[in-house]
Amino acid sequence: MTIAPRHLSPRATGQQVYEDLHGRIVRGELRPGASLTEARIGEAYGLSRTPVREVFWRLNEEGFLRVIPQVGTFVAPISVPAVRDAQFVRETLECRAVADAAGLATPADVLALQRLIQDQRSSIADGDFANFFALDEQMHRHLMLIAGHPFVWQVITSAKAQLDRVRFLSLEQGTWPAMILEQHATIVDCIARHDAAGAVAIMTAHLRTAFAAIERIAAEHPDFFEGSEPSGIAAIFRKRA
Amino acid sequence: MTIAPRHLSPRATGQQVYEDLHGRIVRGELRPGASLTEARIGEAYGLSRTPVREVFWRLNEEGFLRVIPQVGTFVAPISVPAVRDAQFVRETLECRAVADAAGLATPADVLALQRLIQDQRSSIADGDFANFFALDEQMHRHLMLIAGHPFVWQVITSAKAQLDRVRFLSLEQGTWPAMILEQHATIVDCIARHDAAGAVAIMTAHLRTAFAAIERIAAEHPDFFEGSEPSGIAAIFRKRA
DNA sequence: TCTTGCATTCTTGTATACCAGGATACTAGT
DNA sequence: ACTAGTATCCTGGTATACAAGAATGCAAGA
Repeated sequence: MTIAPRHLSPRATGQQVYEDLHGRIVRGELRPGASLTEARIGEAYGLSRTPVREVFWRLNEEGFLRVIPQVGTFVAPISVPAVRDAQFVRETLECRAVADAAGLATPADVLALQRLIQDQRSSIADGDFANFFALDEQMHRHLMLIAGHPFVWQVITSAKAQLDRVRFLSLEQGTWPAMILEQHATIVDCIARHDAAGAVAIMTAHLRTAFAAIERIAAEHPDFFEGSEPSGIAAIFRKRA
Repeated sequence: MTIAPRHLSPRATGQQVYEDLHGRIVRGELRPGASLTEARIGEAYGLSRTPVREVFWRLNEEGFLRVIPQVGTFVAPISVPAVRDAQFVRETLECRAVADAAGLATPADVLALQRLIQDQRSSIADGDFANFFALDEQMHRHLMLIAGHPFVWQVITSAKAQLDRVRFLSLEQGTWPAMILEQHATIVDCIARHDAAGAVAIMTAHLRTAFAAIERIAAEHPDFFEGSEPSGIAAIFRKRA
């Protein structure tokens, strides 16, 4: 692999490793139970163990890895209760925020939101889904900004990570963008006419679209979820008993 | 200083350093702008830089430290907007949770809560405030459990850390416990008769007691807060410009 | 006296060497 | 054939050595 010409800036290299591993876990390329060792990953990226170690530790705290001292580091399974609670966090915070935003939004804010909607429409028309998802994120963050709580976004981000892992398993992203755009536009309309209740209703539905199918997804991909996996770290814990 | 006989369990030593530094920052013993170096702290605790480094990184991510590469590590000032948003997070999540709990609580749950209230009353009577605050935390966590969202508590915990830092500056903890206990009891009463709206109202007031005085506290302790500190890391950034 | 340049020193970032403990595979004994 | 014991390997945990950059102090010149 070997990235990092280095010299860019300290800790930038580790950041890149983090983003790469994080993405591979969320996208399911690294399956739960997969074993990662500091030495191997470090070798793959042309780094020593030290910076890789910090990345592992960060992913461990976020619930993506399980570091077992003297044994190994493994990709963590998805915990359904944890995902459920992440949904609770995101839905609760974003819904109250959008209600506040509906009350606080200035004409300039509404204009900015409408511009974001336009950009999203263009992205879909161009088939540039990566950009669309970036704009999606940007819009939700902007709503939090209008509500006057910019720092809350990082809480949402950590919750979202768990949800994205499930969302990716549903694979149905092909047809979703249009619906998401529709919901975004409706939310902005509600905000424009200061309809807090309407905005909350749409936001709730919006945030639940990806979450709704979790039971079905868990049934279809049992090896990704916690509880009686056939292989992976479950085997380790089983042998411990 | 020198703790850690080691051999207890891996990473336990670092955990102790974390808790100690965290406590000293929250309690204000380490003032914003104070300089910490990995080597000095490591020496003080009888550890090498490696485990201390991970502690620094963690405190940095939580907003308690500012690590500036090749320069040093400093205790971060309190950011009023960050505290405000932490309050938003805690209040929003706990209020919805307590409403859910009011609907979901079984007689056994109510009994457990009432027992917690009794324990809190005993602690105050004994003057054991440390135990009281532990029971306070336990009660809030238990409410989240009744609401069916155990994992949300760790989100609250990180938000609470920022709030505790402000709360400590208010110093008025001597007369508070009685009031807090009163509020706790009222919340449990609301839950017992499934009065969600009432529980939310009391919980909101309860959570805002510590937060209410933030403006005054910021005015009384300007050196603890972000924005035009007379000394500390502000001086560094000033020189950069 | 003030400014400018340099060298020293201190910081974190990174790499590497060593330690302790658990998992595994092999071997000896039954 | 199977079980128990043991030796080895592999893991993360820790300590330490080295590198790169920034701040500071001093000295030399104007």
